[in-house]
Amino acid sequence: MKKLTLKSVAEELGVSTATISNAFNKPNQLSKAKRLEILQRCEELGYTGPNKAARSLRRGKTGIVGLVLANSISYTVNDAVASTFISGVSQCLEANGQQLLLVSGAGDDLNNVNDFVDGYLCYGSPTNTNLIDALSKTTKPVITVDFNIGDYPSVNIDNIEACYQLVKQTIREDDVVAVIGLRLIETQLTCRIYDVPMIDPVTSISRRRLLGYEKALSESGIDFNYEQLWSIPENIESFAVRAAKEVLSNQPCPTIVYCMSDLIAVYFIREAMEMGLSVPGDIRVVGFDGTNEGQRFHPNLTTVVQNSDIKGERAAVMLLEQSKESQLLPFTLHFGDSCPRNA
Amino acid sequence: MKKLTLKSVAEELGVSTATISNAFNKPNQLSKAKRLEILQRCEELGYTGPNKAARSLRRGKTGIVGLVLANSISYTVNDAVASTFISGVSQCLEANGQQLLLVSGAGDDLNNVNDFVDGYLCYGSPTNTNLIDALSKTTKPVITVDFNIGDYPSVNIDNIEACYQLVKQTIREDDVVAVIGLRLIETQLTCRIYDVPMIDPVTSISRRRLLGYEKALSESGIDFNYEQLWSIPENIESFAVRAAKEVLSNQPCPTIVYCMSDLIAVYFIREAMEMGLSVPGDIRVVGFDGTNEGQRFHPNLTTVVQNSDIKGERAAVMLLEQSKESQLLPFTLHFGDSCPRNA
DNA sequence: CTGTTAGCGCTTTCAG
DNA sequence: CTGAAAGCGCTAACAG
Repeated sequence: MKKLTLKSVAEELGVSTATISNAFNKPNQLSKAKRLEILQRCEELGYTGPNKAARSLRRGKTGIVGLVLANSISYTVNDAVASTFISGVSQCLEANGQQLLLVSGAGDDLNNVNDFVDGYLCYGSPTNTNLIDALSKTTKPVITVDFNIGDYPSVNIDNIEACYQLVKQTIREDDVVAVIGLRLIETQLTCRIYDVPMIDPVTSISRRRLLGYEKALSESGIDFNYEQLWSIPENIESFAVRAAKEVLSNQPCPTIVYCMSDLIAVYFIREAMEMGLSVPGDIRVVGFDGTNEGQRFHPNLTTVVQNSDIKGERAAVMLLEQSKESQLLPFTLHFGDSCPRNA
Repeated sequence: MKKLTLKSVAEELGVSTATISNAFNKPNQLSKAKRLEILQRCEELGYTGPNKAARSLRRGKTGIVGLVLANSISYTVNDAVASTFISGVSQCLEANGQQLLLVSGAGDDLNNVNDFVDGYLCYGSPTNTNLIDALSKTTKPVITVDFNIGDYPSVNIDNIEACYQLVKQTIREDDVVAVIGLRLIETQLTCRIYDVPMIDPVTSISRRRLLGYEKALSESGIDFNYEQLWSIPENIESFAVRAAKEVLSNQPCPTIVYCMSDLIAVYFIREAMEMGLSVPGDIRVVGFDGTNEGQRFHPNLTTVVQNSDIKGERAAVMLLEQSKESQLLPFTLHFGDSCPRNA
């Protein structure tokens, strides 16, 4: 069987290539009868339409959106919050016939993807900062989420305000506070943060969350210093458990712990319970994200619900509509059994 | 600034286009000195190398792998097992400089992706059966996972054997059994399965699991019939909870429940506990998959650990190596607190 | 409404 | 080792 191309099919049917092209792409450029006949015969031949790769070379559009992640793909898809975000993105893209290409945030550059995508969504600051550079230089449209690059439009929630309110509504006068942060500094270690400089709040969502906690704590007259602050590099079991153990073995033991993710909170509670502590009786635990698992968990988590799916959908819509306006999305606080709300 | 193409850059540097192309693609076609000089000057100009889309048109390779999912992308990325699979796939692809394009299993055809990918991984039978058709017709290589299409090589675990062993090692003589299946029939309902025909075992992983349960139950002299069999259409909370409630309100109440996913098991336990039943005291619960959450959960689950990440990696390797040999991967049984192992 | 032609940006002969 | 030229498969512009 001969290779099926626009040209070969045109020959076969005895019409010009443009006519076939129009039959598929511009219905009103030829008679309905002729068009249907052509489509009919193409189907018989097994020709499913113009080659999309060739078309994209000519048109300059591929119908593919690149989603640049903060971390590797393998890490990201296992993160509940990121998955929910991807979910929202894909819903919008599927509805608009666009394809989704996942791009690792650990890669060196965008060379292998840049010519295949119409634009980028960038979810969180890529661990390989070369990518930030590459994204600032690309001629394709870019929407950032949870952080900013230059003047590209972005989607965010107000992390400072969320954390501020969270503390305000949960803190008690005599609390001993601990905070477990996520990627507050550039390291692969689970540790407290003493003298090293933290990542800039513009880039770091965690840093903004910390600012929110601190503001509320200081307003509430609580003494909080960096002896009570831990940071883990990735939102996974091993790091979370290690941090939990450190926090729980610290003297004086905290009475309330603010975790920068629900997953951290879940592991913290598990560790606390294994030590015979009761939650919220002995120690109250607060999460962040509003994941499904946090609500399935027992006790279910007090947390910030940030609707990552809507975030994803918004970002995708912005990209497709070429919107230039950044968006600040609402969040809600959920008070579960892991930490009651103040009266 | 002029548009940067191979041609324009060649003009600028006063050499032929082939030379630039060779500098990037075929180092030994020109002197090292010249090559370095060219690359150097290209970098100054901001030319990052030949356009990949154009190259792919010429070469017939894009460096993109299409991962066709069983369901929509938005559903799939939120499923722990599928995410782990994707994780394994992406690890292999990242290591080999290949890109990952996610393809919904709910789409009508592959027309919008086929010309952009070098081959397909297909994870589970797509809900839109048109895709099975499209996959059987494509000229690109295809690897299927957890099911089969024609003679394409596939990756599987032995679901029948896994479930057989699981039952053998957990069942007791006087047990009343219930099974909660996942997509045993083509419907959007949570229901028992009476007269309707179930999906073919070749296509349906769940069907094979059921065969394994049944074999062991009958060997153990347990009376099991389809009054004790439920099926839910998707692995999500709403369906799982509904099935759990139905099972728990059934008379006689089962003493052991085999769930075809860990997620179903987790929700089942939650419902059971809310009704004041103890697990495993009043009712034993068995999952399937070996998800992290199942192990974080309290009581942690007795389940089949199927190492989805390795599955993904294997499948990706097979695609890249153009292997024609199907693989059957090992599984392990994990006995947690939700259902003890027989003595 | 239909056909011809140039060219999207590149790689690959093949001749020098 | 270098350069000229063909062509991957398509679409847009324009002529008829």
